[in-house]
Order: sequence, then C-alpha cells, then structure tokens
Amino acid sequence: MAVKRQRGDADTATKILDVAERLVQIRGFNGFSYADAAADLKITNAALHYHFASKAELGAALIVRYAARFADALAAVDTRIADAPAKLEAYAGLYLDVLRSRRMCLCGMLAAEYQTLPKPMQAAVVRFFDENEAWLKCVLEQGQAEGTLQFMGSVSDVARLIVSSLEGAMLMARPYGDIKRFQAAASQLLASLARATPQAEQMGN
Amino acid sequence: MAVKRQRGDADTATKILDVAERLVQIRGFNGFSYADAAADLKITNAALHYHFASKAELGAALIVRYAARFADALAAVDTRIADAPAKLEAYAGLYLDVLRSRRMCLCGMLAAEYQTLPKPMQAAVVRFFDENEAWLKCVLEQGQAEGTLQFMGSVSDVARLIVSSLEGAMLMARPYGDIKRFQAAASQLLASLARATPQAEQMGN
DNA sequence: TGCTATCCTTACATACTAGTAAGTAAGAAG
DNA sequence: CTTCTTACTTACTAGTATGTAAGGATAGCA
Repeated sequence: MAVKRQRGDADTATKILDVAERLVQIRGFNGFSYADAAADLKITNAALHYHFASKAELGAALIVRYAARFADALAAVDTRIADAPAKLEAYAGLYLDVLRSRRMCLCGMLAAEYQTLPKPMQAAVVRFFDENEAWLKCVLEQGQAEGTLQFMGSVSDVARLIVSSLEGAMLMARPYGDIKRFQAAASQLLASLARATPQAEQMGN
Repeated sequence: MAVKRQRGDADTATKILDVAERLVQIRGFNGFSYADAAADLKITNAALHYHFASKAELGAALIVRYAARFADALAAVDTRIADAPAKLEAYAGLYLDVLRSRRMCLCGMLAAEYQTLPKPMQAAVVRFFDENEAWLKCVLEQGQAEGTLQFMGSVSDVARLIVSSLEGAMLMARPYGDIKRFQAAASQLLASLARATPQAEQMGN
C-alpha cells in the first residue's frame, strides 16, 4: 500500500526489463549483453545479477511479461471491437505499433535465435505463438460464422498464415527501414480474407 | 587445368564457407564464433583468419555466395518452367529445400540480426532481397499477362508479400520443428494468387 | 539505538571473443 | 638449388562475456 522504492522510483527490475526488452528487440538475445543494459541504466553489471540471477532468467522474464502484455492487448481488442475483420486489423495494428518504435517483435526475434536459446525461453516463445494462434482462430471462426470473413484452408492454417506473414513482414521491413512495406503486406493479407464485396475487389482481366 | 590442392581436396576456403553458412543459418551470425567453425573443420582459429581476415569479411563472402547460388537456382527455374504459377511453386520449393536441412534462410536470419551487422553485410542482405523481388515481379507480370495469376495490389507489393510470407513461414516453422507449417502457409499463399478456376475454389457459405 | 532487509557497489573469477605475430612444412618457379 | 608462395600451426593479446563473493549504504522498524 505505502509507496516503496524512492531510489529509482519505477522499480529497478521493471526498468531492467524495459531496457533489456528494447535491446533484444533491436539487437537480438545474442546481440546484447548485461554490460549493455547496465550501462544504459547507469548501474553496475552486478546489480543486474541481483535482480535477474542469469541471462536465461532475464530472458524468460522478458517473454512472460511481453506475452502477458500482448494477451491484455488482445483482450482489449475483444472488448472494444465486435467486427471480425476489424479485429484482424487491430491485430495487425499491434505489430505496427512495435515496428513504429523501430523494433522487431520480441518473439519473432527470438524465433530466429531459437536454436541458441535456453530451454525455458524456447518453451515460452512457442507458448506466445500458440496463444496468438488460439486468439486468431476464435476471430476467424467468428468471422466465418458471421460471413464477414472468407478463406479456403482450415481455421488453424489461416491463423498460422497470418502470424507467419505479419512476423515475416516485420522482419523484412526493418532492413529497409520502411514501415510502408509492412503496411502494404498487412493490408493485402487482410484484404484477401475480408470479402465484404466479393465481386468488386478483383481487377484482373 | 591441372589439379591443384592435394592437401584438403575440396578447397579449405569453400569448406569454411560451407561450415560457417550452416552455423549462421542455424545459430545466427552473433550465435557462432570462429572457434565453432574451426573446431568443426579440425583446423585452428588462426587458419580461418588466413582465409577470411575478419568475421565481417567471412560474413560478406557468405552472403555473396548464397545470393549467387540463389540467382542460379532462379535462372534454372526460368529455363525449366514456363508457367508462372509453377514458377512460384518452384520458388517456394527453394525455401522448402533450405528448411528441410533444418536451416533458416541465410538472409532471413541476417535480417533479424540486421542492426548488429557490419555495413557491407547489411548492404549485401538488402541486395539479396531486391534480387528476389525483381525476379518475382517478372513472374507476376508474366502471370498477369497470361491470365494465370490474379491479384489486387501492385506487382511490387505482391512480390514483397511473397518474400515476407515465405520468410516468416520459415521463421515460424523452425521453433515448431514442423515443415508442414511452412508448406501449409506456402500453398495458401500461392492458391490466393493462382486463380485457374475462379468459381470452384471458394468453399465459403 | 541497533536489527534487518533491500538494493546496490567494488573487486574479482573464469571463460570465451576476434584478431595478431612469428614461424614452419611443402610444393612451385626460376 | 635457392627463393617465393601457399597454407597452415603455436602462442599470444586485448577485450568482452556471464557470473560471484563480500561488503556498504539506506530505510523501516522494534
């Protein structure tokens, strides 16, 4: 209840997670060190170890927090938006927000480095994607029932295609430093699912 | 003309590139060291430096060779296959071959690590993707002219969506150790472009 | 005032990183 | 038969990685 921690106000552990998260999203888990994060926070290397005993532990905490925040955002989308196609747009919007801060999706980055990650981190990364897929499956089923979404493959396959394509679009947008690349890919992808006017959208000869 | 190099037959430099390529595709550029590659080849660390003065130089050589091999494969597709949709399938097949050897696309991996790469490697990665995009644009224009492919956005945007989605599908398939995830994504993506029988493919209500 | 817990520092240990310096065995070239 | 070149090795350096041990500062509380 009472206010604690007058030293570094916002809770050092939280600030460590914030800095480490940014570093991993930009440079990768193998591309950052305790020293980088410590220098950024102007504390010592050893202080990091006080809060997170090992890099593996810090990494796991990073994914847990990221996944929880993402789950909250998805729950907020469900509350705020009823329409299935609009939910998918909001989903892509979450990715866009990450990209706007010049970062890669934390778990997309970790997916690339997957083979070098400690086991608990590997498991947490897969869990993140499973949760995304589960949420998308609900939206796709809803859209199919409402008739606002149309697609050929199974709900599972389409959900996976959405995650894959958005992660891939983020991956590609960053070397080009071009958010429009992501936006173009996302809008094409969503357009191929949301078929409000099946006749009007095809411009082919 | 005459046979050279009786010491290590297949040319040590080539063998170094082979090993380093595999390591980067599996563990990333920041996830492997000279020592890893040297141990694998049973030569010393210093022998690597004899052939490739710096890690940056080795990395750049890796991309150049990978891009050249990819370009050759694309030229072979052009020679072997006339039909635009079949060309796209062959294109996805190249990705599938990489994934089958439990590797990520070299440049897809490097795209994730992009911010930490030396400048010459960054430039080479972007060049690789530009070449892919250029080849895909040709195929898409051909398919559009022939009427074998149909799509909404610009040829450029669709080419980029294909690269993004396939790279993303590779990225996601590896944590799950599941090639079928890639195959499902690729076939959905290509099906949405190849509209031979516009009526028959929609199963929606 | 002294006890205790929290949060941190200094100082260090150990291992690995890329990279270098110097020297050598063996074949090619003159 | 000498000289040069190729392809290494051994031995090393400076710097960085993660991680640890011990102790100090500060705050709240009895």
